[in-house]
Amino acid sequence: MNLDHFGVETHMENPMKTDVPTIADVARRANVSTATVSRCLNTPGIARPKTLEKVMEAVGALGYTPNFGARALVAKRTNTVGAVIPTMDNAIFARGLQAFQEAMHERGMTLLVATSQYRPDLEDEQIRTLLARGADGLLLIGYQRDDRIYRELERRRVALVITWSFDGKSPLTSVGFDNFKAMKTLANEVLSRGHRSLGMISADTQSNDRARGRVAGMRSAIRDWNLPENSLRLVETVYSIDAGRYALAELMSHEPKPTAVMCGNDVLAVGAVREASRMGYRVPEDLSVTGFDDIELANVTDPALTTVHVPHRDMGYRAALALLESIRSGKPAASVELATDVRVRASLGPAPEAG
Amino acid sequence: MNLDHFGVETHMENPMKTDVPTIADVARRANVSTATVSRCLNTPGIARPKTLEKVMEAVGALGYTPNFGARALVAKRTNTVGAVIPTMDNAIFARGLQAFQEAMHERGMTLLVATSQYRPDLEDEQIRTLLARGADGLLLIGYQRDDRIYRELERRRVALVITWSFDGKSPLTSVGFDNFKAMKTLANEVLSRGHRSLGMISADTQSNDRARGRVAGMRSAIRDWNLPENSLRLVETVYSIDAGRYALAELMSHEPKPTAVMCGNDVLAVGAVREASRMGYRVPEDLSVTGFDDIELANVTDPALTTVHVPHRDMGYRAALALLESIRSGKPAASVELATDVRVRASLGPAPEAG
DNA sequence: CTCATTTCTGTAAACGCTTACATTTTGCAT
DNA sequence: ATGCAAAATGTAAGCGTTTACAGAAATGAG
Repeated sequence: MNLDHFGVETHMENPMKTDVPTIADVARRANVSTATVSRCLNTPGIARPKTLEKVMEAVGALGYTPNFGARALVAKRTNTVGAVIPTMDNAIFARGLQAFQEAMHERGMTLLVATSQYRPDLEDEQIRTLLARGADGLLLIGYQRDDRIYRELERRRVALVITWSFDGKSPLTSVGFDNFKAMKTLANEVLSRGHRSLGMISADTQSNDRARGRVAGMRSAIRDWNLPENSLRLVETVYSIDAGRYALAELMSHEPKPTAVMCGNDVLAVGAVREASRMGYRVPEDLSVTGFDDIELANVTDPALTTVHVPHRDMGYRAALALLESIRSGKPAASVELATDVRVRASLGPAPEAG
Repeated sequence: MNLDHFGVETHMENPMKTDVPTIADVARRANVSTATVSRCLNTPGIARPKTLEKVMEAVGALGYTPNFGARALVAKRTNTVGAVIPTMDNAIFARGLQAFQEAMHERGMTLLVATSQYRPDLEDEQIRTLLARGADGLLLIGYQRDDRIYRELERRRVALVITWSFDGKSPLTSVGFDNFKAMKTLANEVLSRGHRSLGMISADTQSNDRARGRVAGMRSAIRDWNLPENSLRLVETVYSIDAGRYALAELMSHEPKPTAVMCGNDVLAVGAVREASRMGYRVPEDLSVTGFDDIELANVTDPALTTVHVPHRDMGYRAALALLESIRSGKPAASVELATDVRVRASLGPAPEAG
């Protein structure tokens, strides 16, 4: 029977409707306008208790959650921050990111994660992706990247914090440490033990400014000790245990053999120590090895690694605070230089007697 | 001079305008409609070459990127997936997530990350956050969580994949392994070496179904060998090296002392081994210790850890594929059970002679 | 060259929310 | 009771896309 010509209202809510409710559904059920619902949800203490109650009942009953896209569209904010790190495979980044995420979550922000595998082109792409996803702010590792990226960030008014590196002269917000200084301090520790023929296993210095800083710190220490340039032999490779092994083998295959090998990070150092043992060198009696980062691994290997302790959790946490501050204020936040310190452990010993 | 009453058009594009361009700006510059711009960008091969060129020129010149919120609003998709893992501090999750992220990125999806610190209430909250953030799909660890969450996921039509656990009977999509079976296999390996008094250091079994599965596997093996229930002493704790140390000390403080201690993961095992050494027990001569996961740590410690190898990267990668498939089809994808295998290394030896 | 197709392009209506502005209600002093 | 300011709520206009649908241009056959 068609009731239309009786003027009977045949419209009704479809009870089978499985779609998620909108603010209009809530408003209808609570007998208020959508504006009121929005206000109840966003501006505490603006609605009358009775109204608030009605609205909340409806929200609860319907299981309403604001639509993210709509909200982002009008608010021009997503409450989302992005982080582009080289890789989560390295514990140091994973831990820093963990702390960063915790801090962000405590403050109502959600984290987008992308990894660059240490490749500048990929980093570029990942940054653009996160921007396109509407990140309000970005955490990036190190300073080195195309200028166009910095310009784009500025144009879009996206907040930025740099970590794992600190440059007092840069206007960019950074929460990090001085790679040059850190490695130089460690190098001095090594040189003070009589080592005069050194090897270094580093990540690619061309694309990685942290690695570059560390190598520079090393060279600076060598100059300070008035040693010739060629007392340091440098091998560049990727960050992995196996890469550390090969690099060590390479270093030991040339004369004069180094008496100490300093590695760009702990992962390489672990590989170096193991290969040294395999080749019959005792660590540290025949050969000293050092790392960088002080991840768990450093303390667990035998011998324990002498390394530079980096406060990765603290760095992640404070980077989050700085980024939030920058998002809030719309301006760069104050930079923070974190201290690192050398942890001398069994893998570093005095230089063996010559001959 | 006011030109208005001359009818002179004084309107002009403000070259100082720092705001990001919209699709309307692109359309204006290319002399086409916004619809055409949208089509050029989204439907390849639909526009005439000449039109496409004009549009692309404008896009390039203006540096246009589609607004994420607007797009999500109308498309009802965000091309974003969420992952809620216990913590990135544990290398196994970090690595699985890394592989997951790589696979997602290759397919144009971006990753939201949240961590639950092994706390069900926090996991709950994090899941809701990611849903509110518009994730198209979710990666979760293990099956155990409030039923309301599963219902909510269904209602919102959010795809789901469970990892780190596999239950052939569950209708949920899972890419994981059988914790029960894996631990049982390892336990058999231990028991076959003559150990009859066992200790186990596990994560909290009440909130963690993977831990529960592993303990159950252990008990099942013990039953199969016709040993009494009390040949196993269980200590539950959190996952950390120090927790492993304390737990081991606890286990060794009761008679009969275990001759083998099996740990819920490698991190605990590392702690256990170190504490055992500190207490003067030789591993494996006096005490055998096993881990679970086979992270890098397991191979680097001395003695190397006997453990269960879990293909974490493969798991992450294939979980990504399954999740994408589920998002694409709107239905659960096929589950995948991954094989684990026992890696016998130096930390496991025969039971010491009695007395 | 014309007309019927086919192929492109434009118009305008959603999408679900927030918020300026208009309107109603409330509370309070008279 | 009455009037008025203050507080609460409603109305409706965007926000920047995508996409039916309609309309224009290009193509090809006769």
